[in-house]
Amino acid sequence: MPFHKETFDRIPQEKRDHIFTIAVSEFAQRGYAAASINGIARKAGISIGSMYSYFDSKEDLFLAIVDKGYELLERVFRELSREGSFRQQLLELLHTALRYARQHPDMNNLYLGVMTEELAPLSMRLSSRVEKVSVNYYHHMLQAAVNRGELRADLDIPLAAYLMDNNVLMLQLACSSGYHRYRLQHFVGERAENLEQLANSLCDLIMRCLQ
Amino acid sequence: MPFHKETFDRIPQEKRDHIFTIAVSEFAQRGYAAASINGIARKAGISIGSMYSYFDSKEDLFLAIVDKGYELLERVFRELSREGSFRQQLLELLHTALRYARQHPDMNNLYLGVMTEELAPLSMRLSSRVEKVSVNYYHHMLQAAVNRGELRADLDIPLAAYLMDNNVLMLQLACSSGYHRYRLQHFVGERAENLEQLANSLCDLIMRCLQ
Amino acid sequence: MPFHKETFDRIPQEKRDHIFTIAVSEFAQRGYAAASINGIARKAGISIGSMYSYFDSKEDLFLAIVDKGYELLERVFRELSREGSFRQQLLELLHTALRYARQHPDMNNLYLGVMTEELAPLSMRLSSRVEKVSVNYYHHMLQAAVNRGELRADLDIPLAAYLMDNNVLMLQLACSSGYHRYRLQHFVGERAENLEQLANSLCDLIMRCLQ
Amino acid sequence: MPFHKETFDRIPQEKRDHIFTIAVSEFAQRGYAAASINGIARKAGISIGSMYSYFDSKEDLFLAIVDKGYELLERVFRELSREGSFRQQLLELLHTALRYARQHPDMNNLYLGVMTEELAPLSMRLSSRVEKVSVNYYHHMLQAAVNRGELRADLDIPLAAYLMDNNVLMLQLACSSGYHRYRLQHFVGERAENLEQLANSLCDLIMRCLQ
DNA sequence: TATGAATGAGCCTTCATTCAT
DNA sequence: GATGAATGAAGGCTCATTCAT
Repeated sequence: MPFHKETFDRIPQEKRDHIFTIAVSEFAQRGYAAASINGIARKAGISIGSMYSYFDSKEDLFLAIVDKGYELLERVFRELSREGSFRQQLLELLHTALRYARQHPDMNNLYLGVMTEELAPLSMRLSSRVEKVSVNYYHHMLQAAVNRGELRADLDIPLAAYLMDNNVLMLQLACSSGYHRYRLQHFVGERAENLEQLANSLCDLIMRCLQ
Repeated sequence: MPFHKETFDRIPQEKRDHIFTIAVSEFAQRGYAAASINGIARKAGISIGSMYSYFDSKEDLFLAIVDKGYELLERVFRELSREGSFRQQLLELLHTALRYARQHPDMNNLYLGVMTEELAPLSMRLSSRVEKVSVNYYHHMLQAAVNRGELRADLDIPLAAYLMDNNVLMLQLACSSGYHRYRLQHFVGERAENLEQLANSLCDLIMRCLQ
Repeated sequence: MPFHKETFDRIPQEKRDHIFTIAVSEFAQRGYAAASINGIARKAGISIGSMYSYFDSKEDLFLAIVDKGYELLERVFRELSREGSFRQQLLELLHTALRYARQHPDMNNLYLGVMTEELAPLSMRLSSRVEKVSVNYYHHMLQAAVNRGELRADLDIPLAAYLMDNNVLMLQLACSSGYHRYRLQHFVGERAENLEQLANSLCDLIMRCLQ
Repeated sequence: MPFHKETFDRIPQEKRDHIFTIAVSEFAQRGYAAASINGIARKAGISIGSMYSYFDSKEDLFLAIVDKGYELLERVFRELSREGSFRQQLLELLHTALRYARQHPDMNNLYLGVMTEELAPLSMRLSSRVEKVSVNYYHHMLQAAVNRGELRADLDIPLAAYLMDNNVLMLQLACSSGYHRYRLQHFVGERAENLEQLANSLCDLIMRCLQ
């Protein structure tokens, strides 16, 4: 079930983290195909042989780190507050997304690769943990707000969730990805330099759809 | 200025299109790094040498097809109606995006690769033609609607344009990309099977932000 | 017998010379293997097809230009004065060699390639015209000087000729070849900057062996 | 500083020598451009991958073997006797050169390539170790002989060294290189078959310049 | 368990040569 | 005769993976 071998569980946490950090950076910056296991091993200061004693293949190493990223993302979602007004929750979500992207830019960019058709065969080996968690989060958050009368009763909740996530995702990517930052600039000019402020405005705009 | 060599201009249109089709398909499905010029040449039924007499390098071939895709997208944008109510225009935009994605699924998926950090160095060689055209299109469309009183006067036009494009883009990608279709399904379930209908609902939702 | 095809005889002298000049330059600077016929054709402003209508192969083109160089060298030898003292003749030889090397540096460097084992199979297709002419020249010059009593009677003429040619050749190469210039500098320092003066000194030194 | 990778240091001396021998032979016989790493690896009985784990590139492999040749040549120079009459020393030099050329004909021919303009860019990465050693050797040998009164006091030592080396070099090359043997034959006929004897005569001739 | 040398398929690219127009 | 598109063998080099130590 896990993508790493048992040997990997037996090495110090610190070493595990180091390997992951290097691997995330390589995969995120070079892409799956162009990243090299040998290069990751070298940069991580371990031998190729060890690498293959931790992971069966390049594919597994990749899936292991994506999975680890999913775990992290899940935790982030779970730690989001379930209280306060809907607007407050949405604001928290947006700012948390930005904070996550700033703290883990490589991990964030890794998803750009996962979204690619190239990695579709790999993605199929991943559980849809994050999607389930996030969709759930959105649905509950919206439903609760409707119930509280904060949002209109006839709101198309699934679609609203989708719209919200689309915009959160794009803002988050603008933090770490050259292309998405560039795209955002084309739309909002120098306002792209202050993503937190932009998040506030985006919150206002999104709220309108929902009320 | 163009990414192909003059020789490429001199071969029959049909052959050019054939090569492009094959190349788009390979790059879209395998990604830039994993796609191989030799494979493209073989599948296109031409020799490697010919390939290199049309394009200086793998990089140029890639840029040539992305550029061609941009050209197509630009034309699509330019052919969009500038008349009718804002809602009608937004609906047309969404349905046109879906039609484009259905007609050119590989080309559409190619952009997933372009958005990647891996290809940032390549993207820099591309002009931002599409971004400029699309941003312009959105801004004018929104401003005109505000002027006509269809949208509220205090609308944050740049951000609204960004939000609109985000959602159009994601819907469009759900058409062609395995991952994005899958993601959409998580949000809206079986409604993902009728994207046209979903586009209508999305239009309604988006309209609300703006009015 | 000639290394070019009849077609080559039928084009204007000027064009022939142009092709030769470009080819000599390419072969001299890149070496036989690394020089490319396509590149030569392009730089010469003629089509590859024409190139192959003038010469059967890369090998023949190379041999044709080397042969042309031999012809030139032969003419140079034949134009050398047969009169004056031996010292005068040797001086003239040295200075003529320098003049030739300065006027045709690429052609001069071409011989560095011909001397190589790599081109031994090609060299075998060349007549030993130059060797014959030059050896003859040296022998006669020396014999005549011995007969005139300018050089000692027991001189080992063949070996003296060899010694003379060795040194003329090396000085000549120091004119055009980076390596040989550099080697000369190691021996004589900044005197390498005035090869004509050096030739005079070399003449004095050589004379001593012979008298 | 060295042109090989550390991995190369760790394999058995025997294997290292074998690889060098094959590589020297290929480069000497085909020339730098035409020699192929794949071919060398195949003939040496090792994989291409191994070759590239020993040397970073074709260029480095070439430089490594040339450098090794320089090292050998340096040792040869250093082992030459500093005693005996000048004539004896010159004789020893000539015969040592012949012995070296007979023992390492491919290595000897390698220098024909190094002298070429084609390899000028590569040569620049080589130190001028040999040149320095040999020039030093000649200068000291000559100066000492002048001091001892064996050679005339007004001898142009640098130029004399150059003249000596020119002739030693050409004789040495006549041992291993087809072209230079052939050239020598043109000058001295069948005497070219006994290079040792010719060396003796050449010694006599050279001595004359210097006394 | 850790190491890293070894392997070889496969990639991008070049270029001598051919041949239809 | 001139052109230049087409060909494909071959070369330099990379890298996922294996395995002996």
